[in-house]
Amino acid sequence: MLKSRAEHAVKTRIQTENQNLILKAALDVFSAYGFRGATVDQIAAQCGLSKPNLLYYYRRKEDLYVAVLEHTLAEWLIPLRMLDVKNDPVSELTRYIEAKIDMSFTNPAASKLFANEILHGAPHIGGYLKGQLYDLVKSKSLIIRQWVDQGKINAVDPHAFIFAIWAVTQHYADFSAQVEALIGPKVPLSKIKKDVLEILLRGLKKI
Amino acid sequence: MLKSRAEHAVKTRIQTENQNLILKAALDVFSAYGFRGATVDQIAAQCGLSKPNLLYYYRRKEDLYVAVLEHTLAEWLIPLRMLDVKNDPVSELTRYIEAKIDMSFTNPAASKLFANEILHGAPHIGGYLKGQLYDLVKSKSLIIRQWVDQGKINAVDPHAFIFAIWAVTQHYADFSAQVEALIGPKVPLSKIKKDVLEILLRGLKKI
DNA sequence: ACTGGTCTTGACCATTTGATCAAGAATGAA
DNA sequence: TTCATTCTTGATCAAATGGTCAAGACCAGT
Repeated sequence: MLKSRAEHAVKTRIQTENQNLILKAALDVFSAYGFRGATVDQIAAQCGLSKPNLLYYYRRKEDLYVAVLEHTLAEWLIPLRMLDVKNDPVSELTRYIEAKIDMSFTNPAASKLFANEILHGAPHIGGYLKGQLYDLVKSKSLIIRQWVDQGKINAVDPHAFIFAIWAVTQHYADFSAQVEALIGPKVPLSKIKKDVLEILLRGLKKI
Repeated sequence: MLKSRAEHAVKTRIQTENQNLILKAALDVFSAYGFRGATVDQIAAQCGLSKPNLLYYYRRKEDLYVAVLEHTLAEWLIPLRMLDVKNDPVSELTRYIEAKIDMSFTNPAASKLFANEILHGAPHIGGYLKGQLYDLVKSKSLIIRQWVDQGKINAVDPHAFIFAIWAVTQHYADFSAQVEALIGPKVPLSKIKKDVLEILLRGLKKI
């Protein structure tokens, strides 16, 4: 079964359709209940497939989980990758922070999925953290350091600042239950962007 | 069984001892694996009791979970409660932020327990969020607003700022796996405090 | 229409796990 | 010591759940 993929690396129409269905449903369910809390039945039901049928595409629950993680990881880092040392620091960081806030509101499930995974010690993406992500963050830290050295922004520890950006922006996705309990669900995105940008960037701008 | 508690509200020596054992073990296990991921066997093993014996003190897994949550909630908010409008804003906020960072490093399990609970929609403490916590945050927001109105700090949205403090400080506990993968485990607490304080407070200080 | 491969599923299995219970051991007040 | 209460546990249960399998349905190229 699925031989063709190994042999000619060809996906049938049905494979593509169903795998997309499954990945989407799995993201929802895994992000809402965590790896252990999610059940294969639940995911199968959510995308209208039978459990054995789902397990025909992903033989083990863990395979599906890893597939969802990897499928979501790439796009999650696009905005950080775009951070460019040649441009103006404040507008670059503004763009990055706004992009992160947008992502938290458009795809909170992705944020929650990672949050859950890392919260539990990143058992499935530990290698990715120490590899790909480490390199990316290292290079982007260098950019921030250069901006500081060039006197374009006030001194700041690059890693601490990146963590702060992640923490604050993803807070609105990961802890939406708390945020909504405290300020209600109808605070406009534009206001949140403005407030977060002020808090994170005002201290960096040169007088 | 446990009649005396209902009748004269008296705990025996053994009850106090074992309940403390259980709560401590349960905090560790629940925070590491989440409610669903933790097993009663695991908690029982961790505190050296048999499973039926543990269930003698907390009849259902969920009872134990709620007990752990409530037991940890109170102390978690003490530093915020102490925020006092009569003192200097910067030193008050410095004290609060430092206290939160200290807590994240002394008791990361507590932070992770809440993070996990809220991440999954706060099914067990939703009422607490909309009640106790809502009132507390409302009153403390007012304090920050007063400081702004009195011209003691630059303008900031109080709720957004409180969220930022929570997000950044708890990030070091909740996402320690990621933090350690990116900056290593041996960054001194004092440096982290200094960096976080700069990022969060520099923008608030009047020139 | 034929046919080889792909897709689907009902039935089923083994394990995990939350919870129960009866019976016995330990405790501590009188 | 006595004895009612409290504490402990081995054995066991029922439900949930990840995963298997054989048999059949469906699909697409010829």
